[in-house]
Amino acid sequence: MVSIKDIAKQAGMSPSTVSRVVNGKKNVNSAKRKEILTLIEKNGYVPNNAARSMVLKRSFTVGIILADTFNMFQRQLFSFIERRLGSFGYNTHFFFVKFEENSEEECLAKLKGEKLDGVIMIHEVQNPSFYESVKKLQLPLITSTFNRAGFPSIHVNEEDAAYEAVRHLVNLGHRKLKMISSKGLSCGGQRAEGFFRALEEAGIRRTPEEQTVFVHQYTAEFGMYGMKELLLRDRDFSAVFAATDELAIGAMRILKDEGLRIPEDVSVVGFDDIDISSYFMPRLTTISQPLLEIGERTAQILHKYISGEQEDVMDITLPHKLIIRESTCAPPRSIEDIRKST
Amino acid sequence: MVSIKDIAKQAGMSPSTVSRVVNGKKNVNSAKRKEILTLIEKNGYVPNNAARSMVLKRSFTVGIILADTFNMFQRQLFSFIERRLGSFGYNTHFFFVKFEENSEEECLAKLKGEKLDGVIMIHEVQNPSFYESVKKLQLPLITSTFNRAGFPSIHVNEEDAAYEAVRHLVNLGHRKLKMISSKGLSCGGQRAEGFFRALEEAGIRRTPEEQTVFVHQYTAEFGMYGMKELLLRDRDFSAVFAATDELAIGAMRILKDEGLRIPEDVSVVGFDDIDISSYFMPRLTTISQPLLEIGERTAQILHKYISGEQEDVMDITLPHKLIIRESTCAPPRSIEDIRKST
DNA sequence: ATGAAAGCGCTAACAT
DNA sequence: ATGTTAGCGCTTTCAT
Repeated sequence: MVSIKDIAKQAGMSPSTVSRVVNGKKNVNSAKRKEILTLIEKNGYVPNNAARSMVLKRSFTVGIILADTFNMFQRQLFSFIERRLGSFGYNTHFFFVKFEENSEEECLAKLKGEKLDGVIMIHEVQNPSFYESVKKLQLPLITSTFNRAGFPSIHVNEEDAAYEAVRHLVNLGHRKLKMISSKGLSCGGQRAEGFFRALEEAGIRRTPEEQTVFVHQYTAEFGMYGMKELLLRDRDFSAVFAATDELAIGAMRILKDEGLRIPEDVSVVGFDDIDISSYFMPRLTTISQPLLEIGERTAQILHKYISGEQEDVMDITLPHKLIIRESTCAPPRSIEDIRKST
Repeated sequence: MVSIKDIAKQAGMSPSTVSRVVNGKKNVNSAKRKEILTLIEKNGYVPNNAARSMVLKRSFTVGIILADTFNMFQRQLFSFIERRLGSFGYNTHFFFVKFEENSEEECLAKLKGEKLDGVIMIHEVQNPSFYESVKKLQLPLITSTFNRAGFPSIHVNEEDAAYEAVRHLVNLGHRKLKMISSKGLSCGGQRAEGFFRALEEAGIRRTPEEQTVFVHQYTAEFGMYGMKELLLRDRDFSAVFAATDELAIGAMRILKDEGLRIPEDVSVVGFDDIDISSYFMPRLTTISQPLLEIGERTAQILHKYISGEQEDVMDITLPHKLIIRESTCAPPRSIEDIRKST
């Protein structure tokens, strides 16, 4: 591998001069600069990152932590983040935390091993000591699409958004609602809160044991499990709020298999507005998050922290939007309703 | 940040000894080893990767190159690869190549900047000089789910698989078939070949201008475009072969919007068997690739190359499988058919 | 079994 | 404007 010394030797100059050229410093004779540039081109020289990051004590690399089961929403998000980060000159290094016991700690160890400039968390880690450790690392850290007290973060108001989704159902006339959400992750909890708030506001009694089912992952597969469980309890509901679109997709599959029509028999609303949701049959009513903006801001603000332009913890809430499509409509009229209206 | 020197100082020993302990060398007094281990634990010491990779001239990191538009199939694949690589002790560093002009070159530069142990390509790069450059790097490189002459690779037989998918359609009685595929990427081409081979075998004339549409990306969105284009030409077809499931999903959306039923009016078959395909309505008939095995083998074989156990180029073809679900059936009977049968 | 010293490729402070 | 030097954190001879 060709090094800075090789280039210097070929040019008959010192490594410092080459270094100056590589790093675009001003004080270099322009003829020499040109010569060095040609040599670099000719030899295909690229500075060794490891060496550079050793002396600089930074790597121009930011780490992104996310679950290795990341969903399509997160997949889109991190693409946006990565792109923007690239425009600021950062490399991006992904750390996938697995479901296994010690994976979070391993991840932390890896983080430490690299001289990262900053960290973005898209995955919400379970172990609180993780956050403590990161704090000790003195590493700029920002959470995206969820928030954790004490850390900068970019996100929508999860509870309000869920509330709005469920209120849409209530406004349509639904009184018997169910929810599929997830335990453990804070956004699951916040979305559940929104669900209950909408119920309460509508004067519907809160009976979590009947109304909700909690699953372990935000995947279509778990959406299936959730819906099966719900159906096992009873069929006495006309609408379902799923905490993510993936969950909704799995739930709809089961509904369909059980011969229930969507939305005529059961309305379904999701959360996230992943790509596939507008292709699905029926197209899914859902909450859309401003993904691009979340991504951009996340990258931007981390950059500010890294370059020292931003000191205090900033927490940014971006607006969500309810997207009404085909998976929701007024509930089927019950026998009582029909009786009343005649 | 605590370094090996700090640990050495605290232990009252030399950095060499600490290094030996960290790297699990035998020749260390076991009392001292224990003491050092405690110190390491207490201080949360993690070796600096950059420093280590400088002296070792390797990084225990492998790079994975993929398009930043990677689809769900690839997403699953790289998770498997990453996992397996981890079990061999490698870190994984992702390089997303974007659609922009010079992105492939930038990617190459980044590759060079890291001291990677090896490279896995999931994305097929357009520029042939890319492969030349990588060859010059002397870096073990393996391609996964596509293949390129001269490089080791793990993949299914794309052409055979596509042939089988289309033959399924033909066996069902379809004579008027269309295809949505992609130009540029070799698997698009190979899948197209399989399509034509099945047609020819069935004695159906090959008229590419009518029968095929080529799009730029393997996404549902482009599947929509492709189907719109097809429909614009004529409605005289009873089956569509889409080169990926995403394409199929987009295509089905348009079909549905045009009032065509799947599969009663038009049969659709995809390729890849991504998760969502079995949730979709109708469930998609498709070709499944042995994703897990592809991932495992890719990681395993790269590991062999890196550790010098494998020298010559090995090319492994794994078996695919046709999964028949709900999106295909016999074609609607044409007027002539009905006439004949009476 | 252990320590001292050299060196990996680079940058920056300090000469000149 | 340019070269010399030291040193980033680590591993690995080479002594002892």
